[in-house]
Amino acid sequence: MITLQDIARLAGVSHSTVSRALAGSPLINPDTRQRIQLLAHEAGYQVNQVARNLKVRSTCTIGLVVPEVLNPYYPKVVQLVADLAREAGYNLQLQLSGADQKAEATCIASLREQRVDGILLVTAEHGLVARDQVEALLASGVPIVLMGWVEDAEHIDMVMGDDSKGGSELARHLIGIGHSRIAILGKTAHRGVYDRLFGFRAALEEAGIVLSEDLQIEATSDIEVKRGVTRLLALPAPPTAIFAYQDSLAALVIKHLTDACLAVPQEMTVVGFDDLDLAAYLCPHLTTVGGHIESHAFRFVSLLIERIRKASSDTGPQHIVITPRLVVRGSCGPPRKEETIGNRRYHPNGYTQCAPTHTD
Amino acid sequence: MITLQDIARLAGVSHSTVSRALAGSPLINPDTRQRIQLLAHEAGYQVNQVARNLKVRSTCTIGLVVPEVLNPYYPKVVQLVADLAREAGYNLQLQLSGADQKAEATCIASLREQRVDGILLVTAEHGLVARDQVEALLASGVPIVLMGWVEDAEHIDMVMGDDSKGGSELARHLIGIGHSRIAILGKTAHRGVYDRLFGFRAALEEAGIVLSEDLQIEATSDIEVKRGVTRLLALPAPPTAIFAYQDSLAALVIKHLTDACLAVPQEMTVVGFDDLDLAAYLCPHLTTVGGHIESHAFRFVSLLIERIRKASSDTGPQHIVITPRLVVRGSCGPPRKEETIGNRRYHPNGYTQCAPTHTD
DNA sequence: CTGAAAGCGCTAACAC
DNA sequence: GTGTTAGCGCTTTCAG
Repeated sequence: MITLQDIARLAGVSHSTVSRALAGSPLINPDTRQRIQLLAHEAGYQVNQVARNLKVRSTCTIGLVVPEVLNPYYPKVVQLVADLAREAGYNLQLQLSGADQKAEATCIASLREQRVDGILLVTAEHGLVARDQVEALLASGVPIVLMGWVEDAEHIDMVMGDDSKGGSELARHLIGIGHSRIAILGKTAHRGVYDRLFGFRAALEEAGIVLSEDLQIEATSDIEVKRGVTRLLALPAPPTAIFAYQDSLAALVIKHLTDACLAVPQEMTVVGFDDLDLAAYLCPHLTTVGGHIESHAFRFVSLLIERIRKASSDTGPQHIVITPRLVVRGSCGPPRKEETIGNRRYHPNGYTQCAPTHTD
Repeated sequence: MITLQDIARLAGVSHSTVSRALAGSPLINPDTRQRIQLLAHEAGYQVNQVARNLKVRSTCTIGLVVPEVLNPYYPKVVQLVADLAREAGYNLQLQLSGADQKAEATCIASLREQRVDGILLVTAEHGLVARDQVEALLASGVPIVLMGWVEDAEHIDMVMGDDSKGGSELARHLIGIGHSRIAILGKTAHRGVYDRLFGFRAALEEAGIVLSEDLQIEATSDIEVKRGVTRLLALPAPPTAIFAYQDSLAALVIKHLTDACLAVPQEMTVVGFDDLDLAAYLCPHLTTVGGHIESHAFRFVSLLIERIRKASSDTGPQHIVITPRLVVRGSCGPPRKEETIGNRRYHPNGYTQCAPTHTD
């Protein structure tokens, strides 16, 4: 690996001159600079960033921690963050903390050892798992910003959606088109999900609708969703609508409803939350709440970079709240009238038997 | 930021003793070690990896370059690679080269400056865009392995699927269930796509089926797919099956067919390629060719790490080929008999008008 | 404008 | 066992 010294020898100057030339320093003879740059290029010289980083005490890289990248929500933020970071001249160190978040602390510790300039943490859990690590980070002056609302973290920068508001809008929409027996499905532990559910319930209550135990399904995996849907359909009074806390779950709900030969939205309304690209692929297209991931990501990295640039002038912790909007698509309609679901035959794999038929 | 020196002072020993203690060196008094480790922990000491890296001339980091992370194929490889890398004790530097791949060279150069121990490159294009960079990398002894088949790169390690074989299996399956007017849709420039198409065509030819110009649609974006599907349906003799080169495109095809009130697979068979998780979500579930992404990723990082560990003993360039398998699901069926598509009314947003109806 | 020198924080001979 | 010393490759005063 060729070093500054090497090309200094080639050029017959000192290594500090080369350093200046390559850094485009103004206090250097333009001719020398030109000559050195050419020489360095020809020799295939590449700065050793690790040496440089050690000297300048900055790595120009930001660490991004996301739980995983299989749930389509996260890739979207990874992509946006990566693009923004690159644009701002930062490299990206990606850490996947794992679904159970046990590894969150390790991720942060590792990022810290690498001396990243700042950390973006998307936590999957409602609470901050690696609290100690984050506090230590803060104490040592490394900027960190959280994505999604986190409990007891008022002193930490974060950007989040007003999920509560989104949830209540969604509920009002369903109520508006006539639903009153509405099931909810998902798992509260997940990111921001607590709030959306809170808003949803609040709106129901406001309308005098009770959410019985029967209608609350806890599910995250494909198989759990399947069981949940089956159980809902088997109820004496099945719901006319299902609210899945996340689009990815809504997709599964629709899949299992279709497999069970139920038409969405004619026989069952399904709504989600997040407005993933996925929501527009589904058939029918999913009614959901748009999280404005773009805005989130933008504020997310802007805030971090701002913190990095002027680590001194602290304006106090920022809590940026982004208002989501309701996106009405084909997956919701008025409740069906007849109460026949409970009596119908259930075809686990019956989608081929009851796919759309056209007799025009 | 607290350094080795700091805790050396605290412990009243030299900094090298501290280094040894923390590294768990055998040639140190167990008591001292214990004492120092405790002290370091209490002081919240974290090694400065950038200093360490400079000294040991290795970063324990691998660079992963993927075009983007929105197409669900890539997140899957990112996740697998990240997990494997972590397991092997490597950090991950993620670089998104962008769809147009113009940035591929920049990504590699950046990774090289960072002195990553090795690079995993998933190229989106059929050819190697950043050829010069890769050659330079190779010349300077930094291991790199390519994912997906790349032209004129016999001297570079790579792992790829036998897409040609997958393509022909797919074609034979379609032929076997009676199709002969088959359309293809996608864009050849994309990763590995050339081969799958090659195999597909070869199998058609073998069966004496001609693929007319009409039936070949070039499309990547949603809108292009829509136009393509519309054009196919408007043909005097529309196809009875559509092969989309990638599952993500197949998803769009199904969406637009459904929007156009066509039942899959009753009125149109659709098949894809990749076997993304997505394929199982779609309704109907997509027949596709499984790329064994898991195996790919495993060999991908194993090979790289092997190269990193013993950079000397080169066994010559490795080309690992993984055989895909056909996954038959609900999206394909026998060709419909009547030739009515051309005459039917086309409802651009008509999915609600013709969603499944059940009159049992 | 350019060179000499110091040192970022760490590891690894080499002494003792 | 432990301390001393010499760098890893770079930036950046400080002199000239």
